[in-house]
This record gives sequence, C-alpha cells and structure tokens, in this order.
Amino acid sequence: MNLNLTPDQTPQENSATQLAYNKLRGLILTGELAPGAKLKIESLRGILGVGASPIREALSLLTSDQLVVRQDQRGFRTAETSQENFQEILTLRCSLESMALRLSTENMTDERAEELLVVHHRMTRVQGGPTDAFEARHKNFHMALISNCNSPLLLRFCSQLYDLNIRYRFIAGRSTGYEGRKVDDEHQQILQAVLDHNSEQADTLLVSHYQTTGAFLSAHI
Amino acid sequence: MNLNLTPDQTPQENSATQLAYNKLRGLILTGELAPGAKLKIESLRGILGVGASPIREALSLLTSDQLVVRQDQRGFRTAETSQENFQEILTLRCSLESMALRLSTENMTDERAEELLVVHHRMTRVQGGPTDAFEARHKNFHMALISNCNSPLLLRFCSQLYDLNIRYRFIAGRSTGYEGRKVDDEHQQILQAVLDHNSEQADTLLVSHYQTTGAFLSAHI
DNA sequence: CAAAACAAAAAAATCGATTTTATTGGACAA
DNA sequence: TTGTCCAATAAAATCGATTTTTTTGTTTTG
Repeated sequence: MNLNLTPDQTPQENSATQLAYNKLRGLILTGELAPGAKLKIESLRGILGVGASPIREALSLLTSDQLVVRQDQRGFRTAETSQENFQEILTLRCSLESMALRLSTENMTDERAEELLVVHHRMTRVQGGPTDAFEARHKNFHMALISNCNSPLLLRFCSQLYDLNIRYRFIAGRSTGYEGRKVDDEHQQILQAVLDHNSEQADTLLVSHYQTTGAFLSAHI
Repeated sequence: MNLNLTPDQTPQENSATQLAYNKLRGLILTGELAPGAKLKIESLRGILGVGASPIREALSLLTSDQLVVRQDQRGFRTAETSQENFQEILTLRCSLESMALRLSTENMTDERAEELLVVHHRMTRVQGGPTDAFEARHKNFHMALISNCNSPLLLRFCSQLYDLNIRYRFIAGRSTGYEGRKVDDEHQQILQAVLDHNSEQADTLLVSHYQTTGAFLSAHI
C-alpha cells in the first residue's frame, strides 16, 4: 500500500543561497532579527558563514516576501511592524483564505480529504509546546486546508500572508498563554467542516478563528 | 499653486541591479524573452552590460514577481504561460481589484479624485498607438483607481497580477486590433463611477472590463 | 543496439578583492 | 551655539576569478 502522502516538507538547502534564505527567514519570523533592524552584509556573513553574493540573493528573495526592505544604495533592513500592518495582514488573510477555502472545499476529493486528515493529525502529535516542528506543521495544516483551491498564485499569496502574520505572533511573544485557547478545537472543527464538504461552515469557522487570534495578538503587539 | 500631483514615475536606475531588473522585466513582459526561455547569466551579461551579481539579484527579484522561475543549481528561466495560468490571473485580478476598488472608492477624497482625473487624462493623451508610454500610463490609471484602498499589500498583489496579465496581452500580440475596442469608453465610465463615489457601479464596470478583455485575449493566446 | 559510464565542456554558484557610495565625526565659519 | 563642509571610515555594490555542478557527447559494455 502506497498512500504517497504529503511528506513533512523539509526545506531544501542545497545551495548557500537557500541556506541563507532559510536561516534569515527564520531569524526574521521569530523576531531574533528585530523589525526595522539593519541587515549588514558583513555581519550576516559572520552569522551565516557564506559569502556576500548568496546573502544578497537571499535578501532579494526576502524582499519579495515583504520581510525585508531594500533601500537603494543603502542596503537592506527587516520590514517594520505596526498595528496598521498587522490589521492589514489580518484582513487580507481573511479575504484571501476565505476565497481559497471555499474553492478548496468545493473541489475536495476523497484522496485530498485523507491527506488533509493526516496533516491535521501530524500537527496534533507535536502539540503542547510551540516548537519549530509544531510551527511547520501548523502552517502545513492551514495550507493543506486551502491547497485544493486550484490557484497556485492565490496559495502563494496566502502563504506569504501566513508568514507575515506568524511573525507578529512571535513578536507578541510565544509565552502569552495564547496556545492555551481552544485552538485545537477550532482546528478540529474547521477540519470537520471541510471533510463534510460544508464550505460555508468551514469559511465561517476559519475567519472566526483568525479574527479571534488576531484580536488576541493585536492586544499584545 | 502646487498640486503636487503624481508624477509619471520613471523607474529608478541608480544601481546595476535596478537597471538589470527593469530591462529584464521589460523583456519578459513584452515576450522578447519567450515563456520558458533559459536565462543564462553569461548571455544576459552581454545584453545588459553588467556583471553576474546584479543579474542574479535581479533574477531573484523577478522570481518573486512570478515572472522568473529558479531551478536550484540549474539557473533561471522565464515563467511558462498557459491558458490555466491566464484564467487564474484573470480570476484573481477580478477578485482582488474588485475588493481594492470598493475600498478605494469609498475612501475617495476630493484630492485623490483630482489626482485620478489627471492620471486618466494623461493616459488618454498618449492613446492611439500601444507605445511604452501608453502602457506605463495605462497601468498608472488602473493602479490609481485602487490606490486609495489603504492596503499596500493588496496593491502590491494587484500590481503583480497586472504585470502578469499584461504579459499575456503582449504575447497575444499587440496588433490584434484589441485597442480598437471601446476601451477608452470603459475607462471613462469606470472613472466616472469612482468620481461619483458609486463603488457598486465602479466595481461592476471594472470586472466587466477585465472579463471582456480577458475573453478576447484568451482566444488569442 | 541500448544503456551505462565516463570525460570534456558549459553553466551555475560562490568567493575575495575592488570600486563606488553613504555615513560618521570633527573642524571651521557664521 | 548651530549649521556647513570636509576628510576618514564603514558599508554597499559590483566585478573578475575560482570552485561546483550540470549538461553534452563520446566511448564502452552487456
């Protein structure tokens, strides 16, 4: 029996650029590189252990992810954060994921449903502490919910917004007791709605899930 | 009297990277670099007259614009085109611009309305041939319509989608008689609806504008 | 003859060094 | 004192050369 299920996608790190990209992305998302921080190539060389070229390339890539801002002839810095920016991300995320989730739910096949189930299960298996592993699987779950929407561009936008959002979660502080909320239940309910092909319900739950989390985070920025 | 109106934004070309980015972007959008074409650094060096580093950086930036695809350890190529991709762009564009236009129209101030009017006028002044100048002002107009939506992220997405779409226009061929359509009238009507603060009407007209153009292009891909 | 193995060539990726540009910290004049 | 100019420093940007990796074409083997 070969289910050929979605593997836990470990990010590729064949090239120095990829390595720099992944590390930098992590540092920015977690806030270890603070919002607005200057990103000096020389310093980063020390941290990442690669030359200037891959670092520049990685920074260029992160620029498109909106995590880094390039100032012509003045190098790079991490993107600033603000309440407005957070609200904007939240609003857009609700709109776009809502769209994607409806499409995805309506197109849902049995096979995809089973994959989704497994992805959800994997997330619950590392539940407990907000570890890197959990973060990865949490994103996997949310992306899997919408992955059947048949629109790679839309998925990319959602993925970007997810990352932008999670950055605020880290900045708000991992230890704010947030994880204690009924997040698990909410995930479970959304999953159920999708498996039931109830796109209306799934949509409502997902948006509410984001709004609740958003309101919580908003208070802690 | 100083209106401080939106200037025709000539793209900055201070750095070799910017120059490479702008030129490459142009070549890809116009189809001079065909979909799926291999982008060899050495060849590009010849065309663009800059070193490998700026070219790589520019290609990385274009990757995020979805105009270039990076294959690890195998360089870059221009993004492929397809009917599905075109339809996806069209659909997303309708959704996102619709959203942005409503917000923008509702937030419209007198000052912004005047700016919009001027931007529209500038577009009509170069009407006639599908020149580079017209293309720039056409995009300016469409972006100005939605620029008041108060969401930089949404604007960026729309801008990206605009570019992806225009690429298909070029590929379909500039000389397909498309420009002969009542495009001017449609623009005029949309403008009018926005100036009237009639977001409902503006939205309807804009989406219909895209659908019509889309259907036309779709037949010529 | 087809497929695998290899060697030569081409291209990508990366590095270190150089050039260009911005930033910093005085020195000087108003 | 305050602002402007200049030099010294630091950083960004770019280049040319080197190292890896892939591609291509040829030879060998089953």
